[in-house]
Amino acid sequence: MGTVYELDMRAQQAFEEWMDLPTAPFDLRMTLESGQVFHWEVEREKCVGIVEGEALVVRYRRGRWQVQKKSEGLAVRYFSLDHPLERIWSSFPEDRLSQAALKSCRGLRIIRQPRWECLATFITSPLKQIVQIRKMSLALRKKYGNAVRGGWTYPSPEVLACLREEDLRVCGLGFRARNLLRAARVVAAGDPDLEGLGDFETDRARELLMRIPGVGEKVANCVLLFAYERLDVVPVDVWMSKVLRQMRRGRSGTPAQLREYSRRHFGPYAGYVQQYLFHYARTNQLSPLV
DNA sequence: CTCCAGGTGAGTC
DNA sequence: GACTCACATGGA
Repeated sequence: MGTVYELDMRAQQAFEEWMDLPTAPFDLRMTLESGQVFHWEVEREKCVGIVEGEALVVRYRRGRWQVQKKSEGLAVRYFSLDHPLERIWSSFPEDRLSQAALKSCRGLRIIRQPRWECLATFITSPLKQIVQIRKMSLALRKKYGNAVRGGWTYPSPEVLACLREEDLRVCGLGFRARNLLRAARVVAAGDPDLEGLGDFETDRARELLMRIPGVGEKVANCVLLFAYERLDVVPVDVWMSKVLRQMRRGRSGTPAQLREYSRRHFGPYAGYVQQYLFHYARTNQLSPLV
């Protein structure tokens, strides 16, 4: 009782060695609040997320983001600190809107998310605001995930597959409960195998993803971009529709036309261009532009 | 009160 | 392909 050898985990953490994350530029808060991931607790000087079953704590000290030494490799990979941001930026199109988005979002990175939790949360996303998606994710994790120090894991497809639709509805999912449940069941059955999907060409992977209940073109594209590192993929939601209409001088278009337009204009890192435009449009309400 | 939110799926032409 | 409609819930 109370000897130095019986320190609790919190005290032990204080003795851990912390290191600066190596790669700048990196804007952690913007990255976590840009609508690509919904499971993080974001504060001014500390962010906590559950990654690979335990808490990844990132703290701000002396102008740098730091993680515990043991988590460095994980953090570098999870936050995509190896993405060549300077090269990505230089590939952005020259139009006024793309350049404005670039100027206002420097440091935003597209992270590497686990396949299932990315897929599952975007299945819950239709007709919901980002703040609501976060709340549904939190409710699902609290109720059906594993409690770990610092939070809750995202419930596995196997766990969700055993529940009833009503069990998901109480987490605020509404009509999305049916889709998430059915998706959990097909994924738990291994059809498709989410890990194996990473070996397919993007078009084939999208085709297979879209067979999952609740996954249309937009959700599939989000999953390809955020969980399969397909950085050329462009999800088009209501915000991107507004952006594209403006870029096309007021012409709205069919999904096929918007696909073709972004393929032609956004370059090899089209998904990055999209994410910067999305976040810029959302945080600026597109107000000086509409 | 009305309007809208990181859409999808079914039905129709 | 393109268009229309219903779909739950909560915040502005």
